[in-house]
Amino acid sequence: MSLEKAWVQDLLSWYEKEHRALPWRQNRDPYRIWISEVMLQQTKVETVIPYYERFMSKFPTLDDLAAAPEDEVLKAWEGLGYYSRARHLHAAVKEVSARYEGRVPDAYEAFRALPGVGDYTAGAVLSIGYDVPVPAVDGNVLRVYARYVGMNDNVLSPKVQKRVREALYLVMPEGRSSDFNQAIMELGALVCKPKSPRCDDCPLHFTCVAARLQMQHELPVRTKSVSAKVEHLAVLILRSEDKWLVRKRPTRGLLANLWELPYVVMENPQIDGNILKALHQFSNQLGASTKDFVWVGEYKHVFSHLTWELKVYSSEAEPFEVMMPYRWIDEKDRQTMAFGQVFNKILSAIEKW
DNA sequence: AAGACGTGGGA
DNA sequence: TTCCCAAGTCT
Repeated sequence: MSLEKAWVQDLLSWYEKEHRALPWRQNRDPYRIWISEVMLQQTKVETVIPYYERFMSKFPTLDDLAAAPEDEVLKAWEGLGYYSRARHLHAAVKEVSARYEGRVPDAYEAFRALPGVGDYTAGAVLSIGYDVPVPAVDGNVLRVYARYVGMNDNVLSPKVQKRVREALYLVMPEGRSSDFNQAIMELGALVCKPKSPRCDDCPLHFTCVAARLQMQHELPVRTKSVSAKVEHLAVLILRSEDKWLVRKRPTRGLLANLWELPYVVMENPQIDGNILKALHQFSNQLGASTKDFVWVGEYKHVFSHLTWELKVYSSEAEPFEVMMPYRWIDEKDRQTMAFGQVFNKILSAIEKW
């Protein structure tokens, strides 16, 4: 025990003294822990308590719950929200009742595989119920961790969450994973709060990077990824002899000055008759002759990641005169293309046509 | 990976 | 009052 880091001892001592007496902390029955953890997903402790009390007196053991009809389980859940939690829990409990003789499995893989059991719930139930040495990383833990070590990575990122799990696994005190996990969560709930952290009352105050740097209000970083902007583009693919029609992009901004296939941005995600007509007219203005091939492609533009699909083609264009900044290119000019990879794919697809 | 899933509490 | 949003799992 003396081998543990001092801050782990401070944390554990704080938890022993300050933790709340909650209904699911009366004993370590893994079934009771499990129910509490599922109810606590996205739900505040004060909201959960009355539901938990009622639920446990209605379904005192795992086999009681497994034997109940789903309607009754949902009825007991009524008002708690996220009802798939209840349905998954019921299904999982029935599986445990049937396959594991009503005993909650203590093997991580087995328990994690049950419906409704994700990384957090698996860690929480197994560590709290059985002292299995596995971290339980919820929003509280991410916040405490990010502040304590001064981590400014986005904690919403699954990759970052994985790193946190791994880091915590390495510092878990032997045989104390239950108290350790609960202590961090309790600290997050009572002291290291999102809005007004009580740093003066924190057992980790003197070794906390955020406190030292007065960064507790800036951490954790939780940047929602801007929902990817999607553009649907109708692309004109015009070939005359061995040459392809391209145009020059604007001199500023994304892929400035590069050459690209001419396109129009569509209102709707699909090429319709109007777009076809416009593109056809466009190719006429560009003077495509009847022996030229005109394809219409569809780009889907997500951020700067481009996917495409070849939709239709026609070869009914009329003669024309090419105007700048349009230009016909052949094979050797391709290095100037924007979205060159996509262009190459289009060409090879058309060759195979 | 991004949105759906419920409700309650805070801005 | 209305709007915004939390931070687990599934799809």
